[in-house]
Amino acid sequence: MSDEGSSNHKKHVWSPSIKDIARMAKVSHSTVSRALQNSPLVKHKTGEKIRKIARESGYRPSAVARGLVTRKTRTIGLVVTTIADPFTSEVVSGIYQSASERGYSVFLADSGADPEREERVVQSFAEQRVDGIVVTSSRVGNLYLPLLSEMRVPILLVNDQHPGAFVHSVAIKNFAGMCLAANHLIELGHTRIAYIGDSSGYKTDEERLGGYRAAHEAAGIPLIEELIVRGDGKPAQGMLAMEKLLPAHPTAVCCYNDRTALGALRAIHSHGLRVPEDISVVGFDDIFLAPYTEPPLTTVRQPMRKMGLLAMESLARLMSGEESEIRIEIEPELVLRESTARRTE
Amino acid sequence: MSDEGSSNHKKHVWSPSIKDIARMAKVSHSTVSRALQNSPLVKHKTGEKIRKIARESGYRPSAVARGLVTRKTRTIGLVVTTIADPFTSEVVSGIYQSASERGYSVFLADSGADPEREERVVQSFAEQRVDGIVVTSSRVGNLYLPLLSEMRVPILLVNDQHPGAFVHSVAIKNFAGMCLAANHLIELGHTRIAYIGDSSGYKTDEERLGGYRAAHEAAGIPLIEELIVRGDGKPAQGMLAMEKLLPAHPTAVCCYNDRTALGALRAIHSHGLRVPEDISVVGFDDIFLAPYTEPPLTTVRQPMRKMGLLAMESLARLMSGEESEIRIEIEPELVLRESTARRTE
DNA sequence: TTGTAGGCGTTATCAT
DNA sequence: ATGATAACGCCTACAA
Repeated sequence: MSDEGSSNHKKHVWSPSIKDIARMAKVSHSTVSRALQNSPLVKHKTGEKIRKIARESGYRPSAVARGLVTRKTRTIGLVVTTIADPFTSEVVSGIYQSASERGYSVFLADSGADPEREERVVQSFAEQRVDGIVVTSSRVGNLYLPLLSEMRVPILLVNDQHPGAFVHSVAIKNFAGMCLAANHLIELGHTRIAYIGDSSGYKTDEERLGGYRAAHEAAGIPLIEELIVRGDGKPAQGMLAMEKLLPAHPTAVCCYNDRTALGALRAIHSHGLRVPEDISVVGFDDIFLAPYTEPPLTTVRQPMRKMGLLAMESLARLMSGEESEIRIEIEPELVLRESTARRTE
Repeated sequence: MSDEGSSNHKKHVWSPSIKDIARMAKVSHSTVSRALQNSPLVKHKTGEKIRKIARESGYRPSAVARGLVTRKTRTIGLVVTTIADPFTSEVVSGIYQSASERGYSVFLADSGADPEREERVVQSFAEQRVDGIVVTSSRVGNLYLPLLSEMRVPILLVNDQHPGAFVHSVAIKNFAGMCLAANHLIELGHTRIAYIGDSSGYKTDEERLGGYRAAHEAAGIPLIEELIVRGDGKPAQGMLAMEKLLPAHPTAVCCYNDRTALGALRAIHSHGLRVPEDISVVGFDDIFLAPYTEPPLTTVRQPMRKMGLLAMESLARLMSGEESEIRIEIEPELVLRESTARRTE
């Protein structure tokens, strides 16, 4: 067969290289390279011809070869504690969209909140030579952040859970957000307001609890310690927590997030109580299901998608050499629906 | 400064290469390469010494350089129509876990069901030289699958929505699943059972509707066309669809998925009707919130995580050269909760 | 057991 | 406007 002469003899997976195209177009590979980048240095006609051949031969530039020489992979690493969480996936969606618009590919890594897996994630990102990293809801910040920083690429944290925040970040104002929630309840006349936190939420939980406390203090309402409990941010624990709370007769409850609220709602209903008539419930996040709970959930909204967009935009700035520290704080917003009401009895 | 001699003079982001280590260890770079791969060809002591130096100098092998020479990137591309969907993100979680265990990195791409973006996704995966691709819930299969196949890497489809399925796949048995749901309702004495489909679900919707129809036929229950409507798989449309359905007085409803059911529940409740006393509801998927709806949702379970695991396992087989066609069909399972009841009136 | 040499597919810097 | 030539960091014969 005379189909030969290619510089690439591999049996199956074959894609033409710049050199193959050069041969077909009877020019040097440098000219091909230039033509493919639409360099003004190549004669228009030659350029057209080369691009035509490239197109017809199904040429695809190799990002890996390019990355090797340019030392920029146009790739980012994205670490999440778990992708199977509506909050996270919404943020990821925003990040991806922005990354894609800027020509970045994104490596996804789901740490499952497991330190050992997180270790591997870092390894792999380092080896892939990503240009930047976004970490959402990191719980173990200081565990691997030193490793990350050793890579010398910009790192941006979204809603970091670790105290002593690390360089660049985009984060919701947790304190203000929970203040909003608690104040709303207080204005409705509630004085026995419970709080269901997230024991794995570290700083985030602390800040939200802080907002809850501050709202009470500002209103001169005494804190009742037995009304402060913790779950793990998931519905099952939210339900359990609410069940433990019931004997203490709260008339309202602030939840760490909507998923916790979901569990709380279930517990309340299964005990034959009504929301909001017997107990008011407020969540945090405003994930997609919030308007569809029974009753629709009043909650503190985080603009998740926008936070993702912002995160990627900031990371892009950092990757293009910007030196200044980025620390964006997002304003939360209380979304009133039907799970809260004036205290009756 | 005499800190020089490195083969890498770049100002900022620097990480030692195999050659730098070779110099420090006073051996050739090939020996270093071998030592780092724990080749038995290198003397134990030399190997130890080299690895120690590598460790201490913070050496990280470059996946991009390695990929260039080996022509294997140990990378897969993962295309989803939208990551912000509990079904998808659960599948993705499974895929990631399995990929990570096998030493693969994963590129995530969210097409947003937009053909133009999907086009870009393919481009980028091709350029990144991924070793394999997983596509979940593709709606526009034939639009870009030819492009994909041109890349000559294995492609695996999870729950493909496109008729005329494409090579390798892992998919739930939609027909059987919806049969399960409809039969359950029929056994409970219902005869006016509605179906809320997904107009963007193509084959999937067709198959599920087929199951619904078959169950009716098998039971000799006439189909009532006005009870068959469509949403788009999201709660808002599910709610609208249910509202349209109400005047036709169904006593039960099969939903395309749980998110649709969520909307349906809302519509039913907001019209002062009760579930399951007035209307029984069954969903599909069994996403995390299904046990926490009001009342807890009876639904057809897809083992999402397992499907992801299976998908990646299959892809791995294909990537390691297996030729046989993979076509895995997953058995659905009806999960009984509290949203269905015997027909009363 | 180790070293030498070549090449993977690009970009980039020289010449011409 | 184009062509040589040399990296980029790694792997892998082939030699020694």
